[in-house]
Amino acid sequence: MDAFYASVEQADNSEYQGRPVIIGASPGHRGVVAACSYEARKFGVHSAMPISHAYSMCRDGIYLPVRMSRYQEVSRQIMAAFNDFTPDVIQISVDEAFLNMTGTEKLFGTPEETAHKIKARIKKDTNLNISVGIAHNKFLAKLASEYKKPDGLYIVQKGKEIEFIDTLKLGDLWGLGKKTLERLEKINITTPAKLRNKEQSELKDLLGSSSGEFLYKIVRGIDPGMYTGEIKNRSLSNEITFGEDTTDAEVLNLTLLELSYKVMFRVLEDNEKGRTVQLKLRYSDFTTITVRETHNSPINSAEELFSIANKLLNKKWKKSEAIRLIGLGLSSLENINTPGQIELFEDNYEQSKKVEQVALAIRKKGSKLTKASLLDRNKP
DNA sequence: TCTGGGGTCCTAGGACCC
DNA sequence: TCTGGGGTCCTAGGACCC
Repeated sequence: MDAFYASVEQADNSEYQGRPVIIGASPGHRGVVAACSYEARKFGVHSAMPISHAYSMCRDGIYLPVRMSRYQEVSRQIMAAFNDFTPDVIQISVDEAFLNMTGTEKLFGTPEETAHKIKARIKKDTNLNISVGIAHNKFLAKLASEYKKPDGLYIVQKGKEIEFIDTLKLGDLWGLGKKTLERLEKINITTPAKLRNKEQSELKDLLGSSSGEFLYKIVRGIDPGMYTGEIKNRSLSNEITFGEDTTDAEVLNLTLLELSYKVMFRVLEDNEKGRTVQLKLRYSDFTTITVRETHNSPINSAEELFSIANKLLNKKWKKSEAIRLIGLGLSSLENINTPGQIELFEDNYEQSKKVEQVALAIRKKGSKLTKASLLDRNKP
């Protein structure tokens, strides 16, 4: 999808059409741009930019919060449409998917004709533009989809892979980020062609075995194995950046309690369980640390998660250090029905677990049931 | 311009085991 | 007394992506 969040807002609100729309934090607050319309890009605004910077360049922009549930709704609509073209759809984010169109020529025509049909269908269903990339592997298709944005269509013909890659900048290659770019530049590798001159062993020595092999392959148009394995949840987390840095232990504790419930409820809703708890702290100077603790048996109540998180906080946090961000996550996730190690000791959280299950069931029916200590004290 | 939130995968070292 | 070879799991941090 092109400028997905911004395009959805423009499709939903006709008065936003043709205007610079910027989705993310609101100006004056901490945060960044999550997405912006092409009109906003003309001002120099782009995603991941601090919102304050965006505001300084684009005062008359329309600044909107992220409405993730709405974007997910539209996303489901789009994915459903894709499924009418092929059963082999791999969704890789809220606004991207790979469609394996092998063997559909008799149904839909040439690849180009098929692409036009898919674009027209999404336009009809959602009034949104999509960009399509066609190639013989996923990696090249992904690059091709970026090539002619917005409302793009590009086909990498068989035999023309290297030629195509050489029209790109090194940084356009998916998986090649800022740090790697810097390291490559130091040894005078500034283009895909120069990168192709390096032996695989040289790249492995420079960047590690995995990254070396990855770069060696992609610059030759060989798929590095994108999304070949099964896609499943490996971790789940929530985090929050405070409006102002804090040293207030009570604020940190209450936030951690809130995060514990958020994370635990999400895990339970996904029918999963996790054994590894991770606490994340970001200090005023932006240094970020994490602490993890893996248990033998899964954490299965928010109260238990909170008590572990609290212990980790006390272990790492020096009271004088102001905290900018606090985050909590669960990993080593697996299906809740996966048989685990038999509990040797009685679970201390049996009681709170039952209460939480009831609370979760009630919340699923639309209630805002929450812990008293998490109530907003400024509201009646 | 002061830097969100949610993820995945990889690396290097350590503890521990046979 | 100096010390092999193979393995698993865990931790902390880092690069990257949307």
